Amino acid sequence: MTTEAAARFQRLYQELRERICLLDAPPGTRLSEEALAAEFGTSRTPLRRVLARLEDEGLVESRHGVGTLVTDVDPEELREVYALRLELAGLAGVLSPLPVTDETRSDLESFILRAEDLARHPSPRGFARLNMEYFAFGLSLTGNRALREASERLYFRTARIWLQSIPRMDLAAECETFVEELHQTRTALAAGDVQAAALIRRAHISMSMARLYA
Amino acid sequence: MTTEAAARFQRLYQELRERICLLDAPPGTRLSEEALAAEFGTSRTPLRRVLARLEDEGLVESRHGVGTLVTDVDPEELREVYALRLELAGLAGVLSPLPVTDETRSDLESFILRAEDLARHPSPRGFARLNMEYFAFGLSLTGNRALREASERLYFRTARIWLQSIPRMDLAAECETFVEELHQTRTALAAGDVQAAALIRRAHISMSMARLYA
DNA sequence: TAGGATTTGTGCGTATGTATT
DNA sequence: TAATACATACGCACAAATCCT
Repeated sequence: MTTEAAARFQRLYQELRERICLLDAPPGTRLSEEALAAEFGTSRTPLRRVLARLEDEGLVESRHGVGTLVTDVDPEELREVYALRLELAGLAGVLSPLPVTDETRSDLESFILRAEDLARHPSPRGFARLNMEYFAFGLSLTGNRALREASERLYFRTARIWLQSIPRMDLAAECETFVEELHQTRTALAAGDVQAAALIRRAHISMSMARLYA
Repeated sequence: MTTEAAARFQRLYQELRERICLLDAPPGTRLSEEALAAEFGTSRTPLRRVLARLEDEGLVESRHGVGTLVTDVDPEELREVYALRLELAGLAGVLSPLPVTDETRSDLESFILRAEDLARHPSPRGFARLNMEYFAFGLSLTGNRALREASERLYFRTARIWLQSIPRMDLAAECETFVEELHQTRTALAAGDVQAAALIRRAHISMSMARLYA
């Protein structure tokens, strides 16, 4: 693909992925090629390429004569993905941690401000979005691209589970826990210790998984 | 996708992936949509979907007006992929090892026979193909699908490097080492110890990487 | 059971970009 | 520099599959 087509592809891909993960398009939703093509002002062809990628990643399933449906997350799949994400999170501090810069710490500070604000006014969607952005921030601490790609793939594969489960959980407590994770991470990064930051992340993924199953 | 289209997709995808990894289509080769469509008896449309997936996986790069070219493996990328593969290999014995069955051991025995035969009559292509099949066998020992998919993706991403490097290496020694790995693995699986098998695999990936850089 | 409405899959002509002469 | 050849990207029309009446 060349720059122009690639740029549009990325736009549409990230847009649809976000809709799926933020439950704007919950499992079972039909993503109509024609409707989306009209919405984005293209023909079906470029859009089909985006849907094909989402299908390769397990986020949608296209059925001839039926439609392209957002998939549900199988409980066993969720277990497996989380188990692997846990390990990859730990590896982020080991394989090729990047040096912590002032910009890194500055980015984290703004995450902390936003998280504290969120804790004062909790909202499921606000949490989900902030968490997604913070996930991207976490990836930026690792220099190993293969690890980043694999982690990202796994994250988006099951990210929507959290928003699906939050009604059965304690939203305020989740926000508080998130703020605590950020504070702990600040301490780690202040010391330039990416490995510690990775272990903190790993611990919180583990605990988050446990709460999800409660 | 539905069964029929999906089956053809898998056929074409695996065929092209194998051509790339066995250097039937070495880096820089142009994979012409029209030529391949004619060869496989389809139109360009289904074929383009296959090429799109190969592009997503980093095996080819499509450039508007130029063609779809088999990518080269960047040395830094190789390092990163190998580093991650090493860790994932170890995880295979930890996350969800499957019970070792008689069939498992029987499969391994036939790999041993083929490897010993290969050691008597070494051939780069024969080694590469056997290694590819044995890789798939290794995946079958793990129940975690996410781990299997991630490992497979990484393996094929850089698999062609070995055939590109073998002229500068000692083919006979590589075959001998491979036979030894299989023998060690037989001992581990005889005891039903998948974790030991995974560690053996990990060790040999590590050593293989070291020889590759020599 | 049959038929029509709707959806994704396929094939092909055209637009657009690139390299070469 | 311009023109030509040829590649992928795109859009549309039609085929095939599914669902509902």
